[in-house]
Amino acid sequence: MLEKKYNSKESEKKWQDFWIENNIYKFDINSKKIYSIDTPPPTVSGKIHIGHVFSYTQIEIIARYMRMKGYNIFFPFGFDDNGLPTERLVERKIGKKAHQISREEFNKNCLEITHQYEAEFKELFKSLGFSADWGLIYSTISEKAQKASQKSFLDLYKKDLVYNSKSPSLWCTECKTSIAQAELDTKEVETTFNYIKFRVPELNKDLEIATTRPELLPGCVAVFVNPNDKSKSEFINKEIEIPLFGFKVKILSDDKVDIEKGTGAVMCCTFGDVTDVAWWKEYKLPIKNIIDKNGFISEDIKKYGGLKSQEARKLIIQDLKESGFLIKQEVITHQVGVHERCGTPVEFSVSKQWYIDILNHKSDFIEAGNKIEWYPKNMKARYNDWVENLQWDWGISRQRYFGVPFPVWYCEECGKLILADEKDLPVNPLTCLPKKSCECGCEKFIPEKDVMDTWATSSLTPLINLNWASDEEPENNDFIKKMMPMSLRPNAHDIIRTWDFYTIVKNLYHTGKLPWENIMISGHVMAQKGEKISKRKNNSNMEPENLLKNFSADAIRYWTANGRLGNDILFSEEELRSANKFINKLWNVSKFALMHLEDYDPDKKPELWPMDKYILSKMAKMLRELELNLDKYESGLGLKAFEKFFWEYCDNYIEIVKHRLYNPDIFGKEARESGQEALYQTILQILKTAAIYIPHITEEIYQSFFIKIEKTISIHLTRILDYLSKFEIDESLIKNGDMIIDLISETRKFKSENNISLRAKIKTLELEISTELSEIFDFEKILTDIKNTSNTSEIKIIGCESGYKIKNIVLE
RNA sequence: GGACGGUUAGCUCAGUUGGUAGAGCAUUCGCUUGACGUGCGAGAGGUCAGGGGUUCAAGUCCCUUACCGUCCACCA
Repeated sequence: MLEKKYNSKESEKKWQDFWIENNIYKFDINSKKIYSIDTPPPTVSGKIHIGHVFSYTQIEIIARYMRMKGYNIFFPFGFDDNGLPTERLVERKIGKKAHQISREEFNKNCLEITHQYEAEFKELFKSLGFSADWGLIYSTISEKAQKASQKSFLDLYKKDLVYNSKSPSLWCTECKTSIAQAELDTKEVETTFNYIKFRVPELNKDLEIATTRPELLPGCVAVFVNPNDKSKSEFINKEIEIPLFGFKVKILSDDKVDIEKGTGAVMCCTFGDVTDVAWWKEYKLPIKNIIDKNGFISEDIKKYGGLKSQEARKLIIQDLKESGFLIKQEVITHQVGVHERCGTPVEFSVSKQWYIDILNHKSDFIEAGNKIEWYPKNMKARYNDWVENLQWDWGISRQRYFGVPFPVWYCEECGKLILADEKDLPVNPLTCLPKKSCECGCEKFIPEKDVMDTWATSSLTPLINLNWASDEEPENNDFIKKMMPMSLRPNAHDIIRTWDFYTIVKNLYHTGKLPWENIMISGHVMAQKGEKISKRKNNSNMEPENLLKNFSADAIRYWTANGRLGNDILFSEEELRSANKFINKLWNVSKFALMHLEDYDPDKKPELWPMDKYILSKMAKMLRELELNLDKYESGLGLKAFEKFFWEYCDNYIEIVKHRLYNPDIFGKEARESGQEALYQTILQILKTAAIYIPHITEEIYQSFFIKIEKTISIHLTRILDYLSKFEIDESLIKNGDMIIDLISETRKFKSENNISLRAKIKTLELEISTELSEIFDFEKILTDIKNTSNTSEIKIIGCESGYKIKNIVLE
């Protein structure tokens, strides 16, 4: 028997512990059917928010579904705990910037703080009923991940797919590191477009140039006009004088110049933007580094050196104005590339960086994308879009501290690059030396100080988790042979261009294989329409910890399961309440069922009454629909089908079977046994189905009764679709049953319209029913059910041509 | 500027291959029915963004316009 009220707080904790103690979600490599999930490791950069709960629960529901379909699930959980986001968290926490303390001290802080956060993350996901195998937990700063990252680097080096080069790279002056194209965000900023007069002495004329960045004037290395711009053709190849600074550069022509934009003449500085970089390369222009790595104008620029670039801009504009060079200013808003981690506009900096060659293999990546099944389909377009528009190789070195080191030294004498030995990995070149001296005989080495970007590691999650970097040769590594490609990569749409893309790159380069067969892309949770969840705004009612105080994990999960794959949804507390309603209803209907199943005998196979057969068949139909949707990872659509069935079941079927369950003395023992059989099968199946969405309450009910008969230790190890081999979908049975339900509904409608109680007795119910219908199946039993559900004393049947109709209702 | 979504009831959203518009919430009326008042029953509420086309038939397919969103490009 179940308690009158369900106590979620007590129950949820109890079953979470039970699952762990009994290894319910343990992965077994020897299973015949394995379903593997490449779980996204949340970035350890702050608190878990509702968006994580949303997308991770969608993943988790799929894991449960696949498990109950009979797969053993490889479902590791991980943390992305190295790299810039983590460093920024730690800097906030300790109140110091990384460069202000020693590297050792800073890294120690990082490890401590990330461990605290990870423990919290793990607790939170556990308390949401996550069915990950917690024995498979991984972290991107772990030794195993470091080893994989370094092995990846060595392998790429061997394959000539990674190189270092001293060239302009995207640079963040706030984080003081280079960054990759994928880490750019755009921000709209208001600025002035400054029209400046440049002197061309040879022609004794002025050329006007418009720029938003006059502080780059001292870095000007050329001026460009469009070759087709007739008004400016006389300027081509002439020398032009830079205002305020007096030095001269050449005027060149290039069709990248937009005649319509500004004045149609552009100054090229090293470096203001991507075009500058392209021109610098193409025309072999010199480099004048104006902005240093901290965002200051370099010291050797007279007057402006040492100023922050913004201050220099102001001062230069003022000076231009005073010297008569500034013709006019326009206020414009434009999009500026900023670093996604800190919002600082990016600069370009010439420095030595490591790159992975991706531009030469774009078509391989597109082809790989085509071989993976994308859910929803249209998300593949984002991937293709990104790959096709790549402009830079993948920069992986960062001038930071807490990350995986490059396993590399340079010979102090000849500068030769020395790689670590694979068997020594992971190594930290800062604290150890190469095992042999350099070919030139020198024994002194300069370690590579840079660390790898976190994506260089997280792009290896399949390889990390499949033990690619173990000492075994890949050919002998059964694990990787059996598990690659993994079944599923799940993540939200914002990291298609990073995590998904980079993982495909790495996997192809290292193994020649696809990392996974399927990819499911979930959406985001929005605070309001069009408003992302943001830490700055007060969204504390949405913080998972607070939600868990006010709602059960099951309710939160139930809400999360709604929504279509790939679509953003709005946070809504009302819908959480409606989840509670469902859970409450499930408890109550189970309570009712268990009350009537105390003497249920599973071995007795009673002759089933028509409406009992009907509900069993209807259930099968719903299950097929559920399967169809969940196989496409559409947990929300699956839930919808289930929900519809469930409420109809409670409101109609239970009302029909009730009288037979309560009154075997009137309707016979067989009538009750038939009802019990249907009740047992349907409630059990309802629980199994609901179990993938709301695992706690379903386990509670299962354990309190069904386990005695079913024997399986946990409902989560039972099979969800076995039902379909026992009960068929009989369309005509369903159609006729639906008609009977309609008919009973009409008697309710009659009572409701007459404002009388539903229990009110009907003296006579006159029904027109076609002979065709009345002969279909066991009609006497149907009449008994109709009569007792509508509380009718007598039914009069009148034959008719087709269908059915209520002719008359006579109340007592 | 490009790509991809979206526009359906007051609100949030479903609508599979074209065949009489659906759910939840909110609202109105009624019902203390032996699981449940966190309940039950009934009702009201929609030119499916606008326009055009294909078709016997279009929310659904095609074209087009407008607006919203996301990602990307545009930083002179």
